Amino acid sequence: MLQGTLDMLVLQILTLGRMHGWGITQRIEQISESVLRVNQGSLYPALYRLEEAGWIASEWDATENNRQAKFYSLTAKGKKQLATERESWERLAGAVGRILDAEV
Amino acid sequence: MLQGTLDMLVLQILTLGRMHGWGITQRIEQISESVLRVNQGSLYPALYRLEEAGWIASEWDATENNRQAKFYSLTAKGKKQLATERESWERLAGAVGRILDAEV
DNA sequence: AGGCTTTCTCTAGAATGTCTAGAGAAATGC
DNA sequence: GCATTTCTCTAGACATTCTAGAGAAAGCCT
Repeated sequence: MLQGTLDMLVLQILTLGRMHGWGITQRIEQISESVLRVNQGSLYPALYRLEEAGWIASEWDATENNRQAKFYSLTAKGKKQLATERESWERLAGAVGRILDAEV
Repeated sequence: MLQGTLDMLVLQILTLGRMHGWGITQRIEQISESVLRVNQGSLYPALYRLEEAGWIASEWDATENNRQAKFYSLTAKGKKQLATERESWERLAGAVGRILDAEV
């Protein structure tokens, strides 16, 4: 995992709709074609952090499999934060790309 | 800074030629158009780490400004490592990009 | 009924890498 | 003689991720 990107990825995934933690990891793994795998010891602290910051909100509900799970959704603040983090990612990833393209 | 990319950036910069630590930070800042700034408290531990791993080698020499500095250069092992890290970066950055493009 | 697998949440502690905030030293210019 | 520039280096704090677990409830199988 690229350190520092997990928060952004979670926020982005939640633009696809309300989702519980386990579902978020599934989605990230699926869309990234198994390149990105979030282990639970990283996910839950991240979710806690994001909720603490007011970027996501949670509520317990039943899943399709009839189990209780905490469903997360993006808040308005979270959307703004996502925009900020996307911009920052573009800037940084772009700069890294320029370095990698650097030639003598 | 994107955590985990510093080693790769340093290795890549050294493909441009032998350089001392301070010069490396200058180059990174210059090529990235000031987007990437390496502070010294990150750089020197990184250089130590890279030399420890055998990816770079160092020797003291005089600079253009007539000062003593430690000049670093890429080793053969370092070139291989750089190739590995570049691949990994492409994979990861690509996957992050796919997530960011994900739509409902 | 009992046991197994799947789905789901959660936590403590270690490991890693970066940042903050310094110190220090030598060369040059004023 | 003093300030600035160039350059190296370190200790300790900090944030995030990883390792390595525990736990619980639903559904399936025998």
